[in-house]
Amino acid sequence: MNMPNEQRRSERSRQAILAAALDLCRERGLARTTVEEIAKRAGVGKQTIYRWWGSKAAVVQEALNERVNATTDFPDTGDLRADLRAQMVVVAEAFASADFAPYVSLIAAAQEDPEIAASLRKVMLEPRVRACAERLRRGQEQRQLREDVDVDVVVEMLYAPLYYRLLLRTRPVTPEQVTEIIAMAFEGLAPPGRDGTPGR
Amino acid sequence: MNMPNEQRRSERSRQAILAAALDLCRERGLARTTVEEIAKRAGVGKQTIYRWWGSKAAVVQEALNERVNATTDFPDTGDLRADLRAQMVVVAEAFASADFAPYVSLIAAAQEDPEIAASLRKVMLEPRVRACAERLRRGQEQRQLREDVDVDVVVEMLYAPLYYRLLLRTRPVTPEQVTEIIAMAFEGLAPPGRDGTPGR
Amino acid sequence: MNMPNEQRRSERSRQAILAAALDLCRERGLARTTVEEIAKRAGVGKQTIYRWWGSKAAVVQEALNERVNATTDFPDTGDLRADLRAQMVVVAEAFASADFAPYVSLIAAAQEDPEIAASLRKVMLEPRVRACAERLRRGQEQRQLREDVDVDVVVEMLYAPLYYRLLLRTRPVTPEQVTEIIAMAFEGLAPPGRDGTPGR
Amino acid sequence: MNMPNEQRRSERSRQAILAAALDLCRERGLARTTVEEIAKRAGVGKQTIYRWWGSKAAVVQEALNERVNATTDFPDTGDLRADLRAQMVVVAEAFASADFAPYVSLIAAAQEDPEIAASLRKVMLEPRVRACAERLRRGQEQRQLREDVDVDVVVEMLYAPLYYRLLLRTRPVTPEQVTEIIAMAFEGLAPPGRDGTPGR
DNA sequence: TCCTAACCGAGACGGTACGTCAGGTCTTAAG
DNA sequence: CTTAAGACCTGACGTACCGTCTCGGTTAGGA
Repeated sequence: MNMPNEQRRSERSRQAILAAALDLCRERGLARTTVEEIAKRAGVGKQTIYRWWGSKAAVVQEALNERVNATTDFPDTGDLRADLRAQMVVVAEAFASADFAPYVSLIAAAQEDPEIAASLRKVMLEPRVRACAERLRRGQEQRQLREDVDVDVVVEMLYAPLYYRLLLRTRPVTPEQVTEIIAMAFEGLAPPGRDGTPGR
Repeated sequence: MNMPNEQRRSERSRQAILAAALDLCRERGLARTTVEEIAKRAGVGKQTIYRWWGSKAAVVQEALNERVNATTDFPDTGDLRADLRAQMVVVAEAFASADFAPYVSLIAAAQEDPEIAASLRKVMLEPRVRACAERLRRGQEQRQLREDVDVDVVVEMLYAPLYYRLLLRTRPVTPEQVTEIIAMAFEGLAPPGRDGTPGR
Repeated sequence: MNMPNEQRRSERSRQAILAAALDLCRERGLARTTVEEIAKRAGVGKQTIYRWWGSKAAVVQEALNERVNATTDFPDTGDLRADLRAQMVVVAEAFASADFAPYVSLIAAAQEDPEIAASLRKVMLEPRVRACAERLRRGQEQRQLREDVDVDVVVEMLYAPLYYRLLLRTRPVTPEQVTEIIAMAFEGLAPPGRDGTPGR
Repeated sequence: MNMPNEQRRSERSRQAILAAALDLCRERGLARTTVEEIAKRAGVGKQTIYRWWGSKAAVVQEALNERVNATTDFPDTGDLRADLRAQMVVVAEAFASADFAPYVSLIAAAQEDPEIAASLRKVMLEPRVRACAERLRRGQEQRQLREDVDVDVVVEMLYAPLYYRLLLRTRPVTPEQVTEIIAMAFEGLAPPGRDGTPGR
C-alpha cells in the first residue's frame, strides 16, 4: 500500500466504508460480500476503497480492529485460574456471538493470503497472547502454575480448543467448555497416583 | 446432488478431474483455482464437473478423501501416552506437509459454506475423533487416564493445539509440539502441591 | 479479430445486438452509446459483443451494412445526366434522413480509427463509387461526358458537395443541391465565350 | 460559459494548456486525449481547465484558432482561376500536413456535438468561405465566372472535394487535385458539342 | 502595505463505463 | 445419454476518466 496523501483523506467516507463492510460481512460472510456492494452501501466510489485498501479483507480487518475492544489487559486478582476463567469466558462469549462472523471470515481468508494472515496475527492475536502469557508468568511467580512449562505453549493449550470449535464447528463454544478446559489442563489427565506424580 | 445415471459415468474423466483439482489446489490454493482451469487441465467439459459435483470444494474434498490414508485405526500397545504420541506425530507430520494445503483450503471454505463444513466434519473429522475417543476410553479402563473426564473433550484438548498452529500459523506444527502437549496435558499445569492435589 | 467457432454462433444474439446498436446510435449518436447499453437492450452479455466485434463502431458498421440497400446498381436509361440526378437524389434523401445518423457517427469515428476508416471505405464507399464510375465511363462512350476526364475525380466532384454539407452542416442536403451540382459541373463555371471554350 | 474574473487569469497556464492539448491531439487524436493528461502535461490543475473551457474540444479549438494563420484574405491578381488555385493549394497543403490532425478531430467531434459544430463553422469555416465568395463575385464582375451561378454553391463545389478526401481518406489531398478540380469545374463535363452548349 | 478575495496546483471524491474473468447453464456434434 | 467443447447470460472485478469539490499556497488589487 503506497498511500496517497493521508491528510486529504475523507474520514466520513472511511467510516462509511468500514461500517458497510462489517455489516455486509455479518449478513452474508466475506466471500459473498463484494467491493461493489460495500461501495454502494457506503455511498462511495469503488476507487475510494481501492485507493486506501488492498482488498476487501483488509477493509474488514481494519473495521474489526477499530471496533473490537482494544483493551488487552488481563485481570489479576491474585487467583490465576479465576482470572483465566474470567478472561476466557469473555472470549468464548465473543466467539459464540453472531457479530463474530467477520473474524471467522478473516481467518478463512488468511488461509490463502499470507498478508492477511500476518496482519491478523500481528493485530488481533499477538497482543492478546502476550497479555495472557504475562499473566501466566506472574502466576508462576505466585506459585499457581508449574515453573517448568513454556507459557506460550500454555496459552495455546488453553485457547486452542475454543478456536477448534469455532473453526471446525463440532460443538458450540460455551462457558462450560472454558470450565472443563481449565480443570483438565490444571489437574492433568493422568489418574491420581500414590505420590501424585504420574509416571513418564 | 441428484445424480444422473451413475453407470454411464466415465471413470476416466472422474479421475482426471480429481487429479487436476488437487494439483491446482496445491499449486495456488482453492480460492485461486477455477472450475474452468480444472476442466481444461483435466481435458473435460465444464458441464461434466457441474453434473457430478456441487462446487469445486466438493471436487477437492472427494479427491482428498479418496487419496488420504483411509485407515483411522488407532494403535494400541497398552501404553496410552505412547500410542497418542505415535498417532499425533503422524497427524503433525501430515499438517506440516505441503500436500496438506488442500485440506486447509477446505477448512477455510467451510467457514462460509455450511454444506462443506458438514461434509468435512462427517468425512474427515468424525471417524478419526471416534477412533481416538475409543482409544482414550480403553486408556481409562487401563487406568492410564482419569475416569472423570469426558474423552471427547480430551480429544479436543490434544488435537486443538495442532489445528491452532495449522490455521493461525503462529508456529510450525512439529513432533516436539506433540511431546509438549502430551506432557502438559497429562501432568497438569498446577504446581506439585504438598499433597499432590492443587486447590480448587 | 480472431474469431471463435463461427458455427456455434447465436444468430438471435447477433441480430439483437445489431438492432440495439443501431437504435441507440440513432437516438443519441455513437459517442453517447455504450457497449453496456447495447448489451442490456439486446438482452445479451457484454462478452458476447466483445467476442465477435472489436468495438462498438464495428457493430454499428455491420448493422448498417446489413440493413442498407445492398444494390449498388446505377440506372442506365441512356441519359447520363438524368441517371446521375436520379441516383444522387436518392443519396441526398438518405443523407437528409434521420436514420442516417449512424453513418455520420461512423465517419466521425473513422477520423481517429484507421481500421474503421478502411472498413468504411471498402464496404460503404467503394462499391458505390465503382458503380458510378462505370456509369460515367458508359456515358463517355455515349458521348455524354468529356472523354478527357478521370471518371474517379468526376465521382468526387459530384458527391463531395453532398458530403460537405452532411459533415460540415452548413446547409441541408436537398434534391435542389443535386440539380445545381449537375448543372454547374456539366456546363462549367466559365462564362460562355465566343467559341464556347474558355481560355487556359 | 459564465467566466470568472478574466483579469486574474493566468496567461502562463492558458498557454500551457493550449499547447499541451494541441500536442496530445496531434499525437493520438482528440478521442484518445483526456483532460487529465492535458492538465498533467500543462502542469495545471484540472479545475483550471474546467474553469475556462466547456470541454476538451473547446480547448483544442481555441488552440487551433490562435495558431492557425488568421489571414482570410484572398489574393486578387485579376486572374480568378490563378487566384483560386493559389489559395486552394495552400488549403490542400494544410490538409495534407500532419499538424492538421486536430482540425480533423474537431470536425469528427462536431458530428455528435452541435455546439462544437456551430463554433467550428463560425470560427474556422465561415470567414474563409466569405472571403472566397467575395473573390468569386469580383470574378463575375470581371467576366471570368458565369453570372448565373450562386457563388456560395461554387465555393462548395471547389472545396468539397478537398474535404471529401480529407475525411474519407480515399486518396491524399494534393496540389494536382486542385488543378483537376479547377479545370473540370470551369470547363464543365459536357463534351464539346457542335454549338458548344450541351443539351438540357 | 497589508488584506483578502480569486486563482492556482494538487488530487481525493462519487460516479459511469470500460474490457476481462469466471460462474453456472445451454447447445451442438461425436461416440 | 454422456461427453468435450465452448458460446451464452450474468455479475463482479480492478482501472481509467469524468466533472466536482476541497485543500493550502500564491498573487494581485483595493483599502
